[in-house]
Amino acid sequence: ESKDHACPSEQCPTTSATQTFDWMRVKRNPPKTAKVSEYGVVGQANTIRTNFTTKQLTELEKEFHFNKYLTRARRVEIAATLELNETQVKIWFQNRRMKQKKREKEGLAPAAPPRAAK
Amino acid sequence: VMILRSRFLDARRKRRNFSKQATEILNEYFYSHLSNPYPSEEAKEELAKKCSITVSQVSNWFGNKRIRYKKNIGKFQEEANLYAAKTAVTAAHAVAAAVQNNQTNSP
DNA sequence: TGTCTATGATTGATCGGCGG
DNA sequence: TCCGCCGATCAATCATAGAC
Repeated sequence: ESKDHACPSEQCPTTSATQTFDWMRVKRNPPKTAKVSEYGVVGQANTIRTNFTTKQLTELEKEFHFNKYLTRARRVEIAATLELNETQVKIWFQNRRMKQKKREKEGLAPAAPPRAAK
Repeated sequence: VMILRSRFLDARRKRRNFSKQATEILNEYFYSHLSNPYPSEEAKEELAKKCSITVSQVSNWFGNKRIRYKKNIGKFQEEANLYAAKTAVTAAHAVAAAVQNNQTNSP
């Protein structure tokens, strides 16, 4: 549970607990969504978040209702159809499943405390 | 722009700010665990109950808080000191203090 | 009433761990 | 050793509530 760490030496009476802990330095690597156009590498330093179109999202959503999980073949097919990477399709399904799970949990608990007695 | 914000009817539209006391509770936890502001699932559930919000909302709050805090530490300096003073001691500090006492006062 | 800022929610993508 | 999934998180952005 509580596994605190990194506490070099604290002796700042004036500036209290305002140090720079490790979590504040965490930096995620930029997306490697290298878009590979027909011709070789159009190495676009895609360091930006892809914005799926409504059409793509609609198709993905439709597919999700059909199957919560994708087969390799289906993934390739969908990626080609929607012009996305297989990875993007894979990740989309993963996130979609998590979203589904979250919704199911949210819509069945915060309702009302059954046996709360008094 | 014409890219009709398709989900222009996201659920995020009608947003509700948390109650003053809920924010108070969340901030107290955040600043008293500034060295590692990552509440466990159990801790989140407890916070959610105390704040009368969902666990997901607690997660969102901490996620936003951590990102925004490290993005501009200076902007939160005042708030940090406020809660640091308001909060007695963290478990970590308590342990550290205990260790310190043990070393100075041989039992 | 019209900005500008604070803040809750959403989401494509990353990180670390696990199992096959 | 590689791959997919899970759970948690990051980070950027959306849209609104609140401050002024």
